[in-house]
Amino acid sequence: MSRRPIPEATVARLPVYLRALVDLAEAGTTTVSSETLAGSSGVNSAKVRKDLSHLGSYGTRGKGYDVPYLIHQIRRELGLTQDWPIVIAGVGNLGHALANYRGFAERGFRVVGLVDVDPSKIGEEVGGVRVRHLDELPRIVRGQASAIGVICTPAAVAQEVAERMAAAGIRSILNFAPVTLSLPEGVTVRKVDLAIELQILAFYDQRNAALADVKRRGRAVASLARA
Amino acid sequence: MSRRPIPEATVARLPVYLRALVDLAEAGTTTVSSETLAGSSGVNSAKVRKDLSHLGSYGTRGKGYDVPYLIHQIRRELGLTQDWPIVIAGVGNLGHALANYRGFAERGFRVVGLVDVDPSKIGEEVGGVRVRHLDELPRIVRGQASAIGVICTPAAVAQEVAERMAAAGIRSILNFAPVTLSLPEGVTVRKVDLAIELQILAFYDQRNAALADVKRRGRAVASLARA
DNA sequence: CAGTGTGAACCTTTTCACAGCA
DNA sequence: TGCTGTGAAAAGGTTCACACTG
Repeated sequence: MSRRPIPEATVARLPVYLRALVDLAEAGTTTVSSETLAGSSGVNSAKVRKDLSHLGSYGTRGKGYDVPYLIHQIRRELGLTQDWPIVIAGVGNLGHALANYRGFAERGFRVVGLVDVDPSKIGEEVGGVRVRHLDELPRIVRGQASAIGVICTPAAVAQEVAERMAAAGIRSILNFAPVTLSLPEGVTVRKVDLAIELQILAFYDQRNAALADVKRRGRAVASLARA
Repeated sequence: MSRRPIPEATVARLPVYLRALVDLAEAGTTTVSSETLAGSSGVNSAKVRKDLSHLGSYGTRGKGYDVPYLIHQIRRELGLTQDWPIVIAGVGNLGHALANYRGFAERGFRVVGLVDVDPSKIGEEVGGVRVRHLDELPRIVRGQASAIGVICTPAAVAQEVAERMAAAGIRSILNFAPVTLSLPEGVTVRKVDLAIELQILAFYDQRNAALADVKRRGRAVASLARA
């Protein structure tokens, strides 16, 4: 066991282990080895052991890890022992989808606010929450003690919305708009850009196709040589 | 300039630079320094220069980079010189949102297929594309030479859908379902788990709150000491 | 004896700092 | 003079391999 801080790379994987562990627990498994957990998390076992060692020595040599106990420890470390209220700005296609996403509720997040500026959307109810005007953000954040904001607005207004979130007391933002936000330090931003994910895939797809091509040619040359 | 392979970390950032460069170009900027590009990409300038050096020496000392030329080079490197056809499986909230997402078209991706198994969805038109049955996947992939698949199904069926995609000839998959997929090598998978992104944010939010708390106490002690 | 926990080796990525060019 | 391109140093992350234990 080593005392904090937990490496960033580990923090990013703990939720993956947690997801796998919850699935195992639901299937009735009570004990799991690093090898098995690695398999269902898409990493290797050394990484699992090193990652978990940052939380403490929660495994049993010769046996593995106790599933419910490990779930509890990871939840505690991630701060998921109670629900986090979140606010979503921008109720377009994506905001709509997220507001309706059942996975959030199941995994520790509750949508407590939905804001937009389009008068035709305000008042509408999405996923059990009424859409309110962006101007009401401070009131919503204060009332619900919401710390996390999600931006699903068009790129052009994302920076302004982010600033208003920060001013309203939001300390952490998940940004789906395709722009880089700049915010005063003290506000943490993570970004998810769906087109960028596809672009990265496209790069490797293209490269693998080129590699496969070289191999094919290699084989062709080899069989010519044999002939 | 160094000859290939381009580091993974760099590949993941090139699309971010590209996005910033396109914005700059639209604003009429023709030349940009690593410092400025770094600012609008949320990284530091040394990283920008090192990253771009992997593509070749496309900058001018004392001046910076030519925006349109750099856009062209990055697009070429990423394989974005023509559109990529993509297929989306699962037309629920998220699949719906993605099928309608205009950002894909603007950034090199065209949704050519939409599949589901729910009879009430099949035949429906979403974002200009008719939803077809999952069984038609091989035909769609072949007909459109689609290489990239996007999974927006419930977690429970994602593995099966992924296997059918692979069998149909899809070589790259973007997975939004909250499970780890295991696929034969030769198929590349990237995952986006929306709840995990929030969990990571929650961790840092919690930690920063604890830190701020320590600071506050520190100040309180200091002011007591002064008194 | 199966499987954890962990130093040590290795590899990747970031940052520094500056020579060299337009 | 201003800014790129890049070696070299530092930091961070992964993998190895094995002592140790339940």
